Amino acid sequence: MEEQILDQLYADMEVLEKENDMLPPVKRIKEASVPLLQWYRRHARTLPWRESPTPYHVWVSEIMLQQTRVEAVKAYYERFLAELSDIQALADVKDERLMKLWEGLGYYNRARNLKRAAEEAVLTYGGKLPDSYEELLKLPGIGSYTAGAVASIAYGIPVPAVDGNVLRVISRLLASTEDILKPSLKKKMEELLTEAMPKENAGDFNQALMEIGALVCIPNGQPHCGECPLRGLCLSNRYQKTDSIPVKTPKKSRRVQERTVLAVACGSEVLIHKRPDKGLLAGLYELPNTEGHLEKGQVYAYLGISEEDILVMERLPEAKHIFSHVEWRMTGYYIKLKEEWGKLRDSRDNLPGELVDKADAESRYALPGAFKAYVGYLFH
DNA sequence: AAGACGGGGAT
DNA sequence: ATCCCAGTCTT
Repeated sequence: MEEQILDQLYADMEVLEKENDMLPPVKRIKEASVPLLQWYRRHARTLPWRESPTPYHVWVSEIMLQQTRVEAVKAYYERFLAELSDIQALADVKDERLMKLWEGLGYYNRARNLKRAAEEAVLTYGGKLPDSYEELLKLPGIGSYTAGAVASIAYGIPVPAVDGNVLRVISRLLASTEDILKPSLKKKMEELLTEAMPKENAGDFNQALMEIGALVCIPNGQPHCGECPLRGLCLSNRYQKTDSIPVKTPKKSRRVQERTVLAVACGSEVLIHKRPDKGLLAGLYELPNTEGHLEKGQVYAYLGISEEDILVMERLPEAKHIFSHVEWRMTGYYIKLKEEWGKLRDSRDNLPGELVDKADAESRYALPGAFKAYVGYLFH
């Protein structure tokens, strides 16, 4: 008798599991949205940009959050908003000040595009951000993710915001083995979510997916499936595939470049150089540097000086800086020029950069971290 | 489709 | 040392 009951129970469970397995993706996401939103209401972090989610606030935060961790963004966001509290202020900010506010955050084109978009908002949209996904998408620096995030969070428009978190969470939920680095997969995901997402709570739904990706369905270590509200619906959890999903093709290794960095002082001044406004670290300042590991003689030639112009010259230790796509292996020289030499206009003009007051160099100009190992010799 | 574009924290 | 982050733009 008892055995029969158990058999029936197992049979029922099997049917239920099979039904669960057969659930089409759209329905699976729709079912997941209920416990997901419930979970989000309890676990949403308190974040500065959530206090008053105006379009401007959401926009600035989303740009800063591109490829950047929440913890890193917080302080930058507060300082940025304190100084540039509305779109007009952003449109009016001096480029140099803008870069200083962004210094250390990386991907500096984000800041330039932010200002460009603000100028366009002032010019074309009456000083406000446009209120449709399509119009947002036209602004510089706003791609499908950011347009979706601003549209849904600030305006309540039911469009998805697919970032790395969402790609990972949904891929696991559906046990999809497609490569999430492929643009085509992201597009499919956006179409799927457009159909499956709740039309009423779009902003919360999008944020909930990202939040659960950041806190539970995490990228590197083991996901915390035990505390996941979606574990009953998650096919990767059921088939123990969270180790292999999401699938990502390995990326190419970065190239290595040798460079020589020069810490040049002359009296109370130091030598800095403005980088071109395209390419790596565009528009930021740097210590003069050039490709290759230079000997002393090559350094004189590079600086356009001769040996008798120099008061002190010493070799500095090697240093390394890693960007995402290139690695700099640097060597350096500290050079103190004779003060009287620095007073000659001709000699100053031939330098690869400009001599500026030491105190100014630190407070006014954005000097990226790549030169950290060598700026110390100049300023301290 | 592939590469450029930063910096830092976790493993 | 490697991964990867609330991605976008250019080639």
